Amino acid sequence: MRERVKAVAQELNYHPNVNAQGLISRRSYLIGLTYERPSPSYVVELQRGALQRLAGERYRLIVLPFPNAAADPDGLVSLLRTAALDGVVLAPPSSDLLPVLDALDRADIAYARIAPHLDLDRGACASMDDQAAARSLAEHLIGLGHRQFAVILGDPTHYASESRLKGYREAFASAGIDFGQVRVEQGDFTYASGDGAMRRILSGGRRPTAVLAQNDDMAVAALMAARDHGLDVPGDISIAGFDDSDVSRLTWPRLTTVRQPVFEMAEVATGGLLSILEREPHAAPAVLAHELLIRQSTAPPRK
Amino acid sequence: MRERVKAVAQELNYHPNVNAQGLISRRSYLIGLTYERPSPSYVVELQRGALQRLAGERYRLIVLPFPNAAADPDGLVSLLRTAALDGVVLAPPSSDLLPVLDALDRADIAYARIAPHLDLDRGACASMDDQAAARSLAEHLIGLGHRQFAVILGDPTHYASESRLKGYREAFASAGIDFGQVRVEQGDFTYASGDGAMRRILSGGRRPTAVLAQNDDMAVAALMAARDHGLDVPGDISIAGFDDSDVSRLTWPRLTTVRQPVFEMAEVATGGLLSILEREPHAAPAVLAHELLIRQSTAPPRK
DNA sequence: GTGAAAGCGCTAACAC
DNA sequence: GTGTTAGCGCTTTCAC
Repeated sequence: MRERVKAVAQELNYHPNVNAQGLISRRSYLIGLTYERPSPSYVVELQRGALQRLAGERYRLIVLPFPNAAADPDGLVSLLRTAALDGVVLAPPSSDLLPVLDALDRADIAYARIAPHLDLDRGACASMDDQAAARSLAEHLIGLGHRQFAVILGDPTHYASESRLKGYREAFASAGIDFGQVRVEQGDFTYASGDGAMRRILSGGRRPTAVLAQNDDMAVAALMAARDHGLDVPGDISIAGFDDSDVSRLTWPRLTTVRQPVFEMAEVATGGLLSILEREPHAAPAVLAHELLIRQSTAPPRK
Repeated sequence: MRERVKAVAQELNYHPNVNAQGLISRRSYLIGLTYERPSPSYVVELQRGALQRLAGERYRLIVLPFPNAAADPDGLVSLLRTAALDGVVLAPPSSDLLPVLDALDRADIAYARIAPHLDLDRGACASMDDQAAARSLAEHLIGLGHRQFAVILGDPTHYASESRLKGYREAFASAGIDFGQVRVEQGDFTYASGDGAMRRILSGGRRPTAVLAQNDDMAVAALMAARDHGLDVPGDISIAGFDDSDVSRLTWPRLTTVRQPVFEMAEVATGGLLSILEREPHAAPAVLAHELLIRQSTAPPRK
């Protein structure tokens, strides 16, 4: 009997009405993904990871870019609420916005957090060790013989910026390099900000032999700015990035960087979210492996 | 009275249940976006355009990457059906898959098509003139004095590959260049395929002075392969791409290319889809403007 | 095993 | 204006 009904349903091209199902189950089977990162490859990796985990599940993915969540947490929350989501995957920096998490708790929307730094017991978490990754990058440059450094910082609303800076400082301290001598310029993870920061670095004061940019977009900007300034990379100046974004492989020289496990973090975080939604016990915060990628943009300083 | 109810609703943080609303209106207020393009910047532009148009509307965007729609149109359709969409925006090459359009018609799912080449009266359409854009690129190189060409083709399941090739051929014909002498290599729009194609071009036969790659990813690959081969770009060989993707601005030299109005096409197509859904009369197929971007990867051939 | 009925949260149509 | 009611398509429960 079941079989016959199914057969006829198939024939009539019947599909159950999701709204009616949702009305009873009090579920929308909709999962959101919020991000504000400008970098396309980061965004796409995030989506790929989430979709990978969602493949074969009933849940569908809604993309919710939101420009400046730190400045307008309420705006984000109301976006999330009106979207009628069962759960949401929060990418940095929203993953560390406590007002957002509070509102989500109140609205009974489950959440997973990518690369959070605060309150790791809230929601499903997947992250990497930014500090250790940054340290290994700085140690690599120190190992090559560099002593004059410049640092281009990322968006200060991302805790990752702080963690990465800590990592650099640890490496500097171990090598006896005075952080007071390190040229530090503020950026915000965009290409334009990296370009501006590098131009400031090159326009005044003693020129560093190595630049640590907190992401690849800014590192590539620094690379282009150095070249426009007539410098050879890595001959005159070494430049390292962070992310292993697509562009880091497409520049010349190819960028030394750290591979962030963005895809994996998104996949694991989404899996954790599903566990919460299905009321299964979910795992402790996952820390996923990064990878130091030494390519051609870093070399020993010229004597 | 209305005011008082609204005030209390606000206070109680009331949000209407989307499922219940959808049950009556027979709408899910969900719009899908399908694509299979590997290039992150293309995908993100597509999403940005669609989201831009959807901002302030009730509709939400579901992303539906589907790897090989040409080989499995039924798979795509069943994905679309189970997602309970009101409508879908089809990016190439799905926008030209007639079996998919037929199935969508049958399932009563509205659709908009980005850069279609077939049956332009079906669905809402937004496109650009690939052929004219390709022709202007080839004319630019011919104008610089090039006569020995190589072409790296894109994915043959995309009609755009064909249109762009037609544009090149028109320019060649006008300049009296025998197409039989043009080296043509097959690619599929990926970086890896561009790399392979360029290595084949450089490994045998007479070396061309200019290479026309059908997208930027392949052009960048060609650039890198040329450099690995010890060639100076544009001194020894000129290379042009297609797309104005992010990477085209980040390479050295920066790529000569054509800006595809991807964002605008997505925005306009999504607008057309909304018109169909709201049963408003919708506009004729829109052809949006492209732009020739002459940068540093093309120069006159060496004497 | 099969069938009938209630109700999920909302909207639209109607009566007052 | 204000209140009542039917019903959207499904699942779950309970009766047979």
